[in-house]
Amino acid sequence: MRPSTRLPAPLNTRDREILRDVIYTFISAGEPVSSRAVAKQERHGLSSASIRNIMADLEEKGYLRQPHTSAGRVPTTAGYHLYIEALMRQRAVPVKERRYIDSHIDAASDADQRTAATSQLLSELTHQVGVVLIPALADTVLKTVEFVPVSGRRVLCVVVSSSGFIDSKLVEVEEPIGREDLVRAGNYLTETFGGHTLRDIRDRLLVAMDDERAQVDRLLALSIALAKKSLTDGAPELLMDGTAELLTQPELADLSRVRLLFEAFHDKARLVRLLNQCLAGGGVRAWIGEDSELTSELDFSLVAAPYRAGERVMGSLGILGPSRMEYDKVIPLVEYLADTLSEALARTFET
Amino acid sequence: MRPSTRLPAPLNTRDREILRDVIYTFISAGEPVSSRAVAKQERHGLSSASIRNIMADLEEKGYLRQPHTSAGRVPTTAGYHLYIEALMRQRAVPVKERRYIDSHIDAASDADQRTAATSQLLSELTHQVGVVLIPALADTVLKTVEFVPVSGRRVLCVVVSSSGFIDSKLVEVEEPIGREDLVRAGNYLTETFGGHTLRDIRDRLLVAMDDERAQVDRLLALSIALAKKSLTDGAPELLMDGTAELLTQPELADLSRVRLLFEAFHDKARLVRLLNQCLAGGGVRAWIGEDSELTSELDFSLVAAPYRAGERVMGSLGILGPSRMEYDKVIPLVEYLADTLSEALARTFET
DNA sequence: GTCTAGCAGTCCCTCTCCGAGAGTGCTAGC
DNA sequence: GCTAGCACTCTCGGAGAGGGACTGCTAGAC
Repeated sequence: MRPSTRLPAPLNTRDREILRDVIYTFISAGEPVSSRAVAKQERHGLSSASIRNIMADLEEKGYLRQPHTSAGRVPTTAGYHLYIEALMRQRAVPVKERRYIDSHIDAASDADQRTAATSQLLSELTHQVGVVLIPALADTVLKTVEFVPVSGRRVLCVVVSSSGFIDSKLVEVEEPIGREDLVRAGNYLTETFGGHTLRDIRDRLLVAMDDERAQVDRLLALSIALAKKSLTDGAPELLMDGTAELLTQPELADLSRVRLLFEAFHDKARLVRLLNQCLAGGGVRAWIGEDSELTSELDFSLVAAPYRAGERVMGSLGILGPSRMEYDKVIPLVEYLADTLSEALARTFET
Repeated sequence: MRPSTRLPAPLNTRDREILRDVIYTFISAGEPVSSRAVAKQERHGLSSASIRNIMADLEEKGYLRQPHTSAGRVPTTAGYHLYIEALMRQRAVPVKERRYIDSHIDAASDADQRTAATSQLLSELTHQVGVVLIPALADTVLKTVEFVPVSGRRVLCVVVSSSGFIDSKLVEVEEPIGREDLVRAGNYLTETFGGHTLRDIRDRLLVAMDDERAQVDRLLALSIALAKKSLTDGAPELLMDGTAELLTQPELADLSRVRLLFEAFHDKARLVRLLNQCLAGGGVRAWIGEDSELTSELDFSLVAAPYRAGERVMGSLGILGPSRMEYDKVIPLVEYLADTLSEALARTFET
């Protein structure tokens, strides 16, 4: 979780408590934390002068820094990571929020609606940007494929993945095909290739085309031709909600930062790359400040986790906001949403 | 095109030319136009003092105003309307842009892709926000409806409208239905109701349910039940592209305006209402500044036009940006895109 | 040794002031 | 009817001063 190569300097209990207080206070208040502010909490029974000494040590060790000489302290990336890993107390998602989440995700009937709801929930509950990475259709497992004649040479191809993603596409064929042939072609493809990813299927199709039978069996040839046209893979899709929410954050007080932010969003490729990195790891992961190109420019953080459909990892989801975010709430929330979405996707075709 | 009730004061040719120059210069440069700037163009052979007199007249008549005493002049809403109606010279969409537009819209195979492309093109070519209002499914004309069994009690319902909009929805039925019954139900509905809007169909279904035959004919009852579940109407959809583009506009120099802007976008209902007003009228229409609630807060303008599929008006499309926009380019562009999209939608099922 | 009171020093932020610049309206004269 | 010239107004940006918030350091208390 902590890409920094520097070894963290050891801290005694008191130092850790002070560090936790400083970071917690900074996250709540949004302003550099002064020694006096920490002393006033009276939890440690120390004067501001003593706190000052400790804070100077913590700065030396790389966990805090000063925006300018006569200012309070602010966490560094290393500070945040230590806070997340060892100092903060996670706050479980409240029952009320959980119910809200469950009801919204259950109300959706297919995977597209579910992922859309997830992205909205992420943004709504954190007041930050919610992101959900949806796998390219090519990486989903085929459940059904169906061809429907629409008019003359137009055929509608409907692909349903086993996790509930539905994609339809109008294709144009060389000559009109009868409804029954289309149904048979759909059945053939569903039976032959159901349970495989579209990527696999594409590879197998190449083999099937060379098959001797394909030269003689009209239906087989037709099926292959249709599949070739319709099972092309798209790019992975990125849902993003709540970009407007961010404007209420005080860290975006000046316009040049807002511009930077929107440029960062425009370049979705970078965000997709980060979210892809997330697929490999197990649980929630946080990129803070300098950890990544995307987050460093703006002093932002990305907290993300992978979600599954059954055993298969599908994509990842998370939130993007200022580094100063309530990690103690946000991390459990991202975790909960990843679990809830995973379960919903696994359940899609139960009935 | 001009909702103002005030009678426009009559202007002689020279006044109109000066007004046109002032507005044109303001649109290009973005700063209040001084008498000296107009005089320097030497088109009128007048000194800045004379121009000053004329500009003072134009202000009195309500076409120009001064941001403050010692500043140049800026157009009023009335000024812009006069400019659009009578003063500016429209600049036809360049052949290169037209080719670009045609190729992008032709590349899309269904109506959703076409409207999405249109919205992107609007934003890309004007560097402002492109909007496309897509009719509620209920207002589209049914071409085909098809039911596909997916698993157990889940049935996928695919509706294709005659203009090429495709909507699919997973519905859960009480007990598993055989594939053949589903196909027959789809055929029955397509044959009975094809050519009608979904809104009509819903009304007719109510009648059909009371039909005596429905009590005996199993297939008929099944069709009606399926249709009831799947032909529910959604809300009209609003596509919006290029909100980030706007941040590059100098009129959004201060953050409070940016916030207002994003709040305005958030409240899509208002925008939908304006775009709906556009459906009735024939061609391009412009709302400027105080013309509407939406545009007045921010000193923005909306330039929009309806688009059709065949004879039927489908929705509207346009661009949203600062009142200071290049109407001479933008209006022909919106017109061209409305025509191009209309033609494409009419052509969808030609083959 | 550890902690703290007190103090000097640093830096930021805000307010005010002032001058430069741009543009206007008005007047007198061509 | 047009224009040169002038006084006036308003904005904008920079300089400078004062106040406030912290810190680091030192010397002394426990």
